[in-house]
Amino acid sequence: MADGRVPSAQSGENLLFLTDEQLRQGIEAMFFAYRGFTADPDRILSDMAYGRAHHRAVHFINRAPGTTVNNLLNILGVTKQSLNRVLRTLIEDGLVESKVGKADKRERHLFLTEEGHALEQKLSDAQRVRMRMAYREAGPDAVAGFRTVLEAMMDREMRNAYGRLKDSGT
Amino acid sequence: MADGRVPSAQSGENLLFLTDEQLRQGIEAMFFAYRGFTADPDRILSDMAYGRAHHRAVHFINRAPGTTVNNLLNILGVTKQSLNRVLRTLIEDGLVESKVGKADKRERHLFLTEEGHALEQKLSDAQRVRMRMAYREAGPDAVAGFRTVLEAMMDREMRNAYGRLKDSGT
DNA sequence: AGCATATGTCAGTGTTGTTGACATTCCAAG
DNA sequence: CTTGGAATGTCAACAACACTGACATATGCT
Repeated sequence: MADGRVPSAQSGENLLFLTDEQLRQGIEAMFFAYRGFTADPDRILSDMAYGRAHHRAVHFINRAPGTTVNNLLNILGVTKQSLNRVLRTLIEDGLVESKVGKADKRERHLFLTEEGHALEQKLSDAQRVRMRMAYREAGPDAVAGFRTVLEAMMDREMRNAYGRLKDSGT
Repeated sequence: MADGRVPSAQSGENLLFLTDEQLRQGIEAMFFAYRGFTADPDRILSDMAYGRAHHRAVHFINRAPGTTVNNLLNILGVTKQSLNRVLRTLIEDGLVESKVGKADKRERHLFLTEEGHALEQKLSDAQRVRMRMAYREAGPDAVAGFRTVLEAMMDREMRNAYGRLKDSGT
């Protein structure tokens, strides 16, 4: 257990003998890959006064236009105060529009402005370029496996949120 | 381009027609999965006075005992000031030991103490549990694909660093 | 001796997370 | 209808952790 080696780890057909070492490699792969994954948008954002949090907000508002603050909160998994700071600057800068709800006036429905869409496009273009290259390099089967493992790695609530978004986009 | 739909996306054999929508789903999967990936250690760390940065340092020192500060700097991709803050607290708290290099006395070689190992074990255990479940749920083929895509997503330097670590562990 | 390298430190700043307090709005029980 | 609780969103203050820039120290190399 200390070393992570398993005496005789034959690669069974459906049984998975997973050594600590194999899992550790997966952990490190996640770490390094996520760094690459965020590197391109981060570069773009650092030139502006924005950060990764702004990116996330813009992404999901674009993805689900008219979503409420509370909704966004649940998806992003941060406190409303944290999100609010980000949202405020985005609204002040004219990238996001906040409309008071018609049915429930407590709610604010969020939309991207023209300018907001432009930023979203710019950021996600950068991210998609890398994603596309990785997908092409790895091939379709690998991509399917990639997605399967990622889904299995999510918390349950997030798996649900992800599923809803996925379906809405089709 | 605006909508991300591709006119006739037949699934060719080796050609990959990737719609923006497919890529976007991959992006979101990465986001949600990474949150799950870090959730368990984060919970443990927040009870102590440590954060994710400490986890990373402890992980890689455990992985490559005797590594130098500079080495760690390159792997973690942060500034020395940032790393130093973390390292200082870890050394003060007796989790990490810093030994002056024998060949080159400018270098400091980093090791985990008994106590440091204990924390590393605790953190990576939590992370491996989730990883193991995800791997089991997804199956061996999916895991292989997962790793392939992640590697393709890394920056080149990181791919090299990852490769070296991977080999050293076998 | 003189320059480069490796490390550590101090000071300042920015993003992003947190908690606490509070205003507004809705809804349902009395 | 009023009142109190729940839901929603905002403001303020603080902590973690990244960054830059400047500088000190010790060492290695030519």
